Amino acid sequence: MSDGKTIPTLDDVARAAGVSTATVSRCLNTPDRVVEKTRTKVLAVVEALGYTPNFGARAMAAKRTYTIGAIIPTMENAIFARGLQAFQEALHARGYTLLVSSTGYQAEVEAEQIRALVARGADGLLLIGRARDPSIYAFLRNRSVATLIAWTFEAGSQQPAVGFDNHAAMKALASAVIDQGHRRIGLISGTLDGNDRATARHAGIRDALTEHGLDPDDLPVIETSYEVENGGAAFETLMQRTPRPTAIMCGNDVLAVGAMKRARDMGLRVPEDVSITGFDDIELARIVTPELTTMRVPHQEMGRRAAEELVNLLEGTSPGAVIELDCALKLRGSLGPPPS
Amino acid sequence: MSDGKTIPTLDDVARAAGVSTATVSRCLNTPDRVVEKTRTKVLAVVEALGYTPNFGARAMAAKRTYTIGAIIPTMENAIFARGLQAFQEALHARGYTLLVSSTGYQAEVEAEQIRALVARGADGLLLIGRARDPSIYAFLRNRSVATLIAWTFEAGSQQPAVGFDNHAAMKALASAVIDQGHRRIGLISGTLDGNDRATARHAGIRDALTEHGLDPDDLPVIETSYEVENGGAAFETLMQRTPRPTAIMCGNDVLAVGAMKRARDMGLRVPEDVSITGFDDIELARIVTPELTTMRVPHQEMGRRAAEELVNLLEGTSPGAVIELDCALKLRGSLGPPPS
DNA sequence: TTGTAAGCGTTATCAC
DNA sequence: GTGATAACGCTTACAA
Repeated sequence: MSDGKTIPTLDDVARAAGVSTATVSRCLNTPDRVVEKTRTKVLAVVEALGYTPNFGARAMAAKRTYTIGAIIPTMENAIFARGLQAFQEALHARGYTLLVSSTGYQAEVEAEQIRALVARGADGLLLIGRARDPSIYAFLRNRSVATLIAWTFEAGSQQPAVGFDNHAAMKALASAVIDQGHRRIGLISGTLDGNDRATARHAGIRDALTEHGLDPDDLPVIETSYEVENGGAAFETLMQRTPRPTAIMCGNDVLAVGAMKRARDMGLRVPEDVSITGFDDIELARIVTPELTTMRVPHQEMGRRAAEELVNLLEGTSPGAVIELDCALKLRGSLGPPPS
Repeated sequence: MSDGKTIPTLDDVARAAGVSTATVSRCLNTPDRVVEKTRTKVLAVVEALGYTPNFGARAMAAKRTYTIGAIIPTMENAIFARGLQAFQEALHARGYTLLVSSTGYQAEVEAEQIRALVARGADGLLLIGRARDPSIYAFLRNRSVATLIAWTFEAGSQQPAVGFDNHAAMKALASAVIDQGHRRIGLISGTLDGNDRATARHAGIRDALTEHGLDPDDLPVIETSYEVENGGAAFETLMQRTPRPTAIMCGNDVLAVGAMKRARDMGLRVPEDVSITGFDDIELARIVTPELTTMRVPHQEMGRRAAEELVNLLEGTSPGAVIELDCALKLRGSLGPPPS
C-alpha cells in the first residue's frame, strides 16, 4: 500500500524496478513470458507501490475488460437475487467481475443500462427474458458483446440461452390443479405486456384447460405487478366472482403469498375453501402456513450454468447453446381438492 | 443506429460533421459552449452513426466516470435490495450510474470488490457498516474516492454516513420486551465478528437488561449466519435451556421468521408459549402469522438520502455529514406477556 | 466559437 | 527475454 499521495502507474513501477513498461505489463498479464528473476523483482515493486492497473487504459489498449454485466428486472425479488449470487460466484471463479443493474421492469431503462454497460466495456451481458426491441440485439451484435438470455427457454430460438420452459412448467402445474378436481380456476398474473415469462405461463394454463376439455376462455385473469399487496387485492377481486373459483393460480410465489394472506384475512381456509398455487419455489413458499404448492425453478443452477455458457461464448469456446433446465412440481399444503 | 460493422469514434463523427473532435466533445459535454447550429448538426450525425462514447477513453481523459459503486453483503436479503433500489433511482436522477457487487459477508471479497470498482473509475462508493481494515480507508483516501457508509450510525464518527443507531434501536425493542414482563430472554444474533451492526444490536439488548436491573450475562446468545433455517436451529437450541426463555429476540426478521416456523413445528404457540421479535421490518414481517414485532428501519429513505449525500460529497457540495435516521418500534402479534 | 495538439495509462508489434 | 514505440478514443488547455 502506497503512502504517497499519487497513484502509481505502470511507468512508476517500471522506473522503480529498472525495466521497461512492457516488461511490467508482461509480468502482470503473461507471467510465463518473463524470466523468474525479473518477475519477482517487478512484482515486489508492484506490491511496494500498491500499484493497481488503470482499468480504462487497459480496456482501451486490450479491448477486453473481464467484466460481465447483468441486467435484471428487480433486485427485490429473491429469485433474481439468488440466481445472481450463483452467477457471480461462478464468474469469479473464471476470473470475471460482475456488475449488476436493475430496470424496475421498464424497457427504456433496460435499454439505457445495456448501453451503459456496453460503454463500460462489458465483455458479455446476461439479460432476462427474450422480449425486447430488435434494435437492441442489432446493437449488441454490432458491438460484438456476447449476450446470453436467462430465465426463459424457447425451442428453436437463435439467441444463446439458459432457461426453462415457462409454458410447459405452468401447464404441468395447472394439470395438477385440474387433477385435484378443480374446474373453476382463476389466475393472478404478472404484467403480460413485454414479459415473455408471464405470457408463456398464462398460455400454459390455457393449454392445460383445453387438454382437459375445459374452456380456456373461462379462465379469469388479473394482471398486476409483482408485489405482495397486489396479490392480495387481485385475490379478493377474483373471489367475488360468481360462481367463485375454487383454485387461484399465481404467476409467482410473491403474488401467491399475498393471496394467502388475504384469504386468511377474509376468513377463508386454504386449502379447504380455496386452493392457491405459486411459481418459483422461493424460500417464502415454505415459510407460510400451509406451505405453498409451486413449481421449483432451479435458480442457482441457472445462474451457474449461465456463467459458464456466457464465458464459453465470449471466449469462443462454445458457439452458444440453448440450454433447458428442468423445473420440479412441488405439491404442498396449499393445494387440495375443491370444496364439495 | 449504425448499419456498419465498425464502432464509430469521436473522429468519425467529427469527420462526418465537418468539425473537429474537440467540437464534438463539447457538443456532448458542454453543449452551451457551442453555437446552436453546429450543435444541431453534430448531434444529428451522432444519432445517425449511433455513436456511443468509449467509456475507458473518457475516464482516462476526464478522470471522472459518473459511476457509483455499491458493495453490499448480500443481494439475498430484502433490506439491501430495497435500499439499493431507492439508491439507484436517486442516483439515476442525478445522472449517475450504479454498479453493484456483493461480498457474501466476506471481508477479503469486499476488499477485492472495492479495488475492482475503484479501478473501474467509480467516483464514489457506498459501503455497508463501518468495520473494515484501516488500510482500505487509506487506499480510498489516497485514490480520493468519495466514500459513504450506510446502514449504521455512530455519533462522533469521522466517516460520512447515513444510518441509524443500531444500539439504541435494539435497546428500545428489548425494553419493550422487558416491559411485557419477560425476564428470561434469548438472542439469536447474526455473526458478531466484523459486523458492527450485529455487535451494536447485541450491546443494545445487554444495556436494556442492565437498565432494568437484570444481569446481561444471563442473556444466552447464539451466533449464526442470516438464513431462515439457522434461525430455526438456533431457536430450538435456545428453547432447550432450563429454565426456558420466554422471549427470543432475533438479529433480523429473517432469523425471526425461521424461529417462528420452528416454534410452530415444535408445537409452541407464539406468543402464548414464547414471544419472538425481529429487526428490519421487511415485508416478511407482516406475512407471517402472527405478525412479527420488530424494529422498522427506513431502508428506502436511507437509500435515497445516501445517494444525495454521496453525490454532494463527491461533487464537493457537502463536506460529508453524518446523518441519523429514525427507526420505529412495531409492536405486533408475536410479542405478548410471558406464560404465567 | 472553433481548431490544434498534448496527454491519459495500457497493451501489442516489432526489433534487438 | 526485453525494450522502444505506436496505437487506443477521448478531454482540455491553449491558440486562432
